Amino acid sequence: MTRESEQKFNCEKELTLSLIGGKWKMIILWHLGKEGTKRFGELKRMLPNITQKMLTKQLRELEEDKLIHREVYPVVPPKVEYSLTEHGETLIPILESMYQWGRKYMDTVGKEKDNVQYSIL
Amino acid sequence: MTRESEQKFNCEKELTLSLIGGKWKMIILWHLGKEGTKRFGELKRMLPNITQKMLTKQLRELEEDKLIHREVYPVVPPKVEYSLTEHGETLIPILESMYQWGRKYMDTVGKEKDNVQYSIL
DNA sequence: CCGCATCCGGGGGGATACTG
DNA sequence: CAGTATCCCCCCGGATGCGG
Repeated sequence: MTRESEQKFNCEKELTLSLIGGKWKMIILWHLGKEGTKRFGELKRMLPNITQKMLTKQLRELEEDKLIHREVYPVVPPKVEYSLTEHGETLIPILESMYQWGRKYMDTVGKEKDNVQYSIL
Repeated sequence: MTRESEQKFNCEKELTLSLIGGKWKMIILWHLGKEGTKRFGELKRMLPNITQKMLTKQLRELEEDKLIHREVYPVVPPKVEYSLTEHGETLIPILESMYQWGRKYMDTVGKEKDNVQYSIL
């Protein structure tokens, strides 16, 4: 996997970006941060447009990067719960900042630019 | 251009991410934030591994998104200066947070993971 | 000095179907 | 319920060569 090893960054913030840069990673972290532990199916229902494959992939990468914890219960039917690690928790304030900044940006710059429509689903 | 219009986001933080997510955008903003106005050639020298094409592309996108200002002087040889806009300035604290977080992450998690080598150039 | 044009590859991400 | 397994597309980003 190219995510492993061999990573070259110009700066530590690029390392940070690489961990949250996946298409669905920020929202996943966000939900786990705001609402606590969630099962796989719950997350899937919260992210209506995600495929199972992508959800699995993003979760596995977040787990590998120690940002979330994966708890498997050996029962039938399967039950798997996801929650933030302490490292994941420390990321929430940054996501919060990005959220606030994005809102502000939409209000101001968004209206200055022509033919640009930002849609929040 | 697909960056134009038709953008769909699940959340405002994804909008933010889309603006700084380019491979070189954060370092460019960082340098302009810390050291003020820079010429094209100066930026290129600061980012040793970037190609002219990429530098131009990233700068144009940042300009289009109103994060940086591009000032062209009609002289020979050409002279072009780049600087942060007010919107760009407001992004610096977030980059600072990401920098600090990345440092911390390397110190702690980095050592827990096997076969992972983060290189800061 | 600053930029554009062209060609090209690699991987992130999507759709769909199948399984313990 | 919570995943694999395939197939495929798009576009970011790199290399190289011209041009005003």
